[in-house]
Formats: sequence, structure tokens, C-alpha cells
Amino acid sequence: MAKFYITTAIHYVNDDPHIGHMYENIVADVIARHRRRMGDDVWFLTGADEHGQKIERAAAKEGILPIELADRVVAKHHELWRKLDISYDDFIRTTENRHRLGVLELIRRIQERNPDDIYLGEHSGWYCQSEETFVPENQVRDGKDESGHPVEMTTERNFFFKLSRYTRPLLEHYRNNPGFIYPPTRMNEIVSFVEQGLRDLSVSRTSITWGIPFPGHPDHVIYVWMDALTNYISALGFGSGEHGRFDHDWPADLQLIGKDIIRFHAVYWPAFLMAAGLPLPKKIVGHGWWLRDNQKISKSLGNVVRPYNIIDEFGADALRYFLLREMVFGQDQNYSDEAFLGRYNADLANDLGNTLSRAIKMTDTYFDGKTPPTACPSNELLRSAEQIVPEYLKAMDELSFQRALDAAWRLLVAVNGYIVSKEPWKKFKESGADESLSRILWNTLEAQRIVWVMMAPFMPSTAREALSRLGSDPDFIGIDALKWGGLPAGASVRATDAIFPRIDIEAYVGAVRAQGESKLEETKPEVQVPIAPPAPAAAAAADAGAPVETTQAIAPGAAKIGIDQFMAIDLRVVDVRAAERVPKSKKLMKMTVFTGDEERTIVAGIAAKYTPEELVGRKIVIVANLQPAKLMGVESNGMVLAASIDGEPSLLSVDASVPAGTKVK
RNA sequence: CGCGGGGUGGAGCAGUCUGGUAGCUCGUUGGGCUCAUAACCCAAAGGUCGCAGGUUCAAAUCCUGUCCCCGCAACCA
Repeated sequence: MAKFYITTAIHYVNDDPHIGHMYENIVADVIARHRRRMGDDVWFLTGADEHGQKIERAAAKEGILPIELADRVVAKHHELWRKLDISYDDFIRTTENRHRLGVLELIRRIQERNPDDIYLGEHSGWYCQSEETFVPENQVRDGKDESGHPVEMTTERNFFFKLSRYTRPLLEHYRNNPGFIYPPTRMNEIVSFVEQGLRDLSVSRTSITWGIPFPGHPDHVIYVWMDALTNYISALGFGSGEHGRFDHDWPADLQLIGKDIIRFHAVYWPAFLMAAGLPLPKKIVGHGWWLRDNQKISKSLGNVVRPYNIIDEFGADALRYFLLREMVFGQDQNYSDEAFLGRYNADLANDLGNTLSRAIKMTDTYFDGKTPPTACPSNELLRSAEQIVPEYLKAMDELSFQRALDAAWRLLVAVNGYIVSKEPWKKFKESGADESLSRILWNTLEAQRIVWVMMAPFMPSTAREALSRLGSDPDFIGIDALKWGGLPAGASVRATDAIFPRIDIEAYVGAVRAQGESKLEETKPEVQVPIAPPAPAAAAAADAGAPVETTQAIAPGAAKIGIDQFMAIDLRVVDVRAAERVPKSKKLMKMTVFTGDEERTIVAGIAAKYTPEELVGRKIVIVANLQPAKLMGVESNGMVLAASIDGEPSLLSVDASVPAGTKVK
């Protein structure tokens, strides 16, 4: 029995899990379940990343301890994974003692084996706060790193890891192990990144306290990535005394992560392991991101059906199926409720569910609720199955879930075609439940049994239910179960309600939309859903909010302000004297306005709607006493007032006769 | 020259690595069937695979150039 150790990224706990987290754990679960039933000795690890500045801040904002925040979010993770039927064997939290011991042991081994690899140094450089990492000079442009995060020149005295020393060994490893990083495009990315040469990595921080203290230097906290990555071995008991699991399971066979954190897993992590003299994981797999439905689609649906609702209303298996069927593994994919509902009806209700119903109903009627007595050793469905199952298995091995499911569906389509061509209902009328009819029905049941065995990793609980309805043992889902002939004769089938009832999409959407009106706030779409760790910018953006979003009705219970508070806002009519777009920006317009006694510059996010020509000469209303702010390097002194419809601004204006500088109230 | 993804019948996508008469799902139209969840089966219409060059006996696929779209990031003060 081959061991198979699979891990997901540990999810950052500064927010509730989203569809991206769900996808990652579902993929890992499908792989784990598949390997298990193929006979592997699987160990499946997931967990939570609880250290770091972002969590420290998020907790501080709520006025609670970081661990309290983590506890709360981790509880939600557990609940979600249970709901989604994620069959993890262990859940690691970076705040656990076993993890701390693992991290310390990793460092100890590096220090023991390569004493020069960790050294105390002073480092000045461009530090990117959102990535919590220093950025090489050649990647900094206009105060931003390659992915556009702001960087600042920072000097820190801290510990360094001699990553530079591992440039060659890493490149060599990539060369010798072409399957190390998957998919191949990611491998190319990483190779070209490492080929530029690696810089030493700062692995401690003095600016943070929420983390694991550096051994011998309690004023330093271990760098979050060195901390976090170690979870994959600390969870196996590495460093905490019980090495049995570690010796058995390490190196990992598959480490599943989002494409955004490939670098940490394919460069830093192997380098740490090399330095400590530990074996490297066999495969790092980076999956794509789920993106939110674009506005067009979400509007047509009222924008309210959320994955959480989906799970509650249609079950985890439907979502599991959808996520794996819809995404080409490795690529980004757009999530939309419309697509979900469409696929649910077309694939699950019409094909999978309905085919099951018709076959079982006939069996129930013609053969008295028992699987037919006569099996059939040679027929067209058998030939289909024997061709399709190997394709399915190959696709599963290649992580091409879309193709694997497609293969299973081809067998299902063959079953429907077979039923129509054999017309069992006609045969029954003509000659009753004879041997010929027995063979026909047995074939349709047997082919479906195989389909459901193929579905087992994807839809574990529904597959059990379906198999038992078919008269098969629900636990019979291993490699042998994929062979033709496994259906027992004379076993009881269960003709009962639809396994995937068809959704009346229009009615559903209507209902959801009606209900949605009252809780728009809760169902506000996320803009984008990267796998952990989420960019802190998202949180910041949420704070800022959109100040003039007024398309919702004003809440009746909204807090009232006093007249003095209102009067504190200095609203003025101004002339727009000049306007130009801020270069390279999408929405920003830089305007020079005349307030009656001076000209000042105002930057506003209205360039998507207005051209400079339309603006010059207009009279508009501004908040004149707003604190200046810099937007893309341009200082703005004030804010223009505009009504906003779905983010599209419509400027407030006054009659041309009103002189500039007139106060508005 | 910020990073990344993509342009394939009405819609959404696969196929591109490993060139060889263009495929899937949904939708549309016509027919069939009645066991089944208004489902299932068959057939048809519909694409010069963004554009232009090049390589080749042969290009959606390889090479070069070019246009466009989207996501991320920086900007809705």
C-alpha cells in the first residue's frame, strides 16, 4: 500500500472562508478520496495560518486578542469543512504547540547543518507590507513591486536565511524533476524567477509580536512564511517528539495551493528543507482562482445566490460537482449562480438523477423491486464502460477533473441511448419480465453503478445514496468496483424521490431576489476571491467604502446627525477651469477648480463617465474643507459631489448664474 | 513596456504542449419515445478558430508581428 500525503495551504484566518478556500479543499478532498479508494494509505492535512501582522491588526480593530479572532474563524472553517464533507485527517493551527516545536526544530536543524545559513544582519530595502516580504531592487518601479503592491524603504536588523546559496540547487532540482511544479506554465514562471538569482531572505521581524519568538532572541518573531510553511511537517509530529507519522508520510506527495503562493512553496519551502537536510515534496500544484460573477450576470440573477446558500439549498455535493466540473484545472474561472443553476439542472437533475429514476422505476415495476436475475457479459454498455473507465482514471491522475467527469457523463449518455434503443417498456408489454428484459435492465443499472462509483470522490454522500438505491453496497467504490459485473442480482432497489430534484430557475431566482432586497448588505458580492492569503488591500478598501453609494433605500433606523455636524461640512459651488485624466489611471480625473478666491486641484473618480471637455466650464459642488489626499501621486483638495448609480457617477450641478464660492447647505 | 489570463458557430467553454477534414454543454428548429425529474433519444441549422505575415504537403495548433477584452494591482477622498 503506497502512502499518499496531501496538503492544502493553511488558510489565513483574518476573514471567513470563501469560495476559493472551498474549492481548494474540495479539490484536495476529491484527490484524497480517490487515492484512498484506489488503495493508497492517504494522509490529508489542512489547517489555519494564524500568525502575522494582518491578523494582529484585524484583531486589534475589533478590540480582541489575535487568538480570539483565530479561534472564532477556525471554528467557522471546521464547520464549513464538515458541511462540505472534507475528509481531512488532521487540521493544523500555527498557534499550536506542536507547530511551534516543529518550527524551532526546523531552524535548529538548519543551524546545525548549515551554520552560516541563518545569520543576523541589517537590511535596508524595499519592503512590501502586503506580501510581508522584501522586494529586490530590480522589481521595484514607482514605489511598487511587480504585482503593484506599494513598497517602502525599510531598515531592519534581523535574521536572514541564505537563500542565495540555493539558486543552483533549486534550478537543478527543477531540471531533474520536471513534474515538481504543476501546471507547467507555473514551472516556467518559477524557473525564470530563480534564474534571475535569489536574494537572502529576511526570516525574522522585530516589528511584530504575534508569532513564534525567534530562538534565543525573544524580541524577534519568526517570519510568517517560514512559520507557515513548516506546518506541513509540524503537523506530522516533526520536532514534537512523535516522529512516526513524519517518517512515514514525509515527503508530501502533493501540495495543493493557489497560484499566487507558488513562489513561497516552490522556492522558499524547498530551500528551507534543503538547508535542514530534509526531503523535498514531490509535487507542488497551483490551482487557479474563482472570480466573482461579472456584474452583467449577477444583475440578471439579482446577485444574491451565494455559495453558502447553494450548500444549504442544494447540498454540498452539488457545489462540489459544479466547482470541479466547471473549472479547467489550473486556470481562473468565473463563478456565477446562473452557471450553477444551469449545470445543476442539465447535469445533475436531467442526466444523473433522471437516468437513475427511470432505470430504478422500471426495475421496481418489472422485477418487483429487485435487481434483475440475469446479468449480461457482453453488450454495448459494457464496451463503453471498458473504454471510458481507463480514460476517467487517466484524467484523475492528471488532475483533469473536468475531463474525468466528462468521461463519466459519456457513459451516462450511452445509458440513456441504450434505454431508448432497447425500449424495455415495449418489451415488457410484449413478453413480460423475460430474460432479455432482465439483461437490458441489468445493463442499465450496472452501467450506472459504475458511473456512481466514478462520482464517489466528487459527490461522496450522494454516491452512497445512489449506489444503495441501485442495490449495490455503498462502500463498494474501490478499484474493483469500476469493473463491469459488480451489481448483485436480486438485490433490493429503492424507487423513491428524485435524488437531484429539478430547480425551477425562474421561480428560484424570483424568490431569492425578493428575499434579497431585505438583506442586500449580507449578500453584497465580493469583488474577487483569491486563495489565501487575501490581500490586505481588500480590507482597507472595505473600510473606505464607497462614500456616495446611495442606490439603496435609506435605512429607517439610520443614525441621525445634528445640524452642527452637517454645518461642519463646507460645501461650495466651484467652476471647473481645467480637467485632464490622471495618466495611467482608469477612473481618476484631475481638475482645477476655482472656489471664488483661489484655484485648487481636485482629483475625482469620474473619468470613466466624463471627458475633460464635458467638465470644463461646468459648475459643480465640492466638499471644500476635506483633508487633502494623494491619489496616484496627485494631491486632491476636496471632493466633488455626485450621485452614484452602480458606481457610475452623475455630477451635481447648479445653475450657471450661481457664482463660484457660493456656500451650499 | 506593472503582473497574469483570454479572443473558437447565439451564450459558456474544450481542443493548442505532442500540427493532419473543428468538438462539448446550453440555446434554436424538426422528428421520435412515453420508463423517467416538462425528462430522454435522433437529426438539422449555425464557426474562413481576433487580424496580418511566416514555416510546412498540411496550422485553431509552431514562429513573428499586431489589435482587442478581462482579472489583479495602484486610484472612486
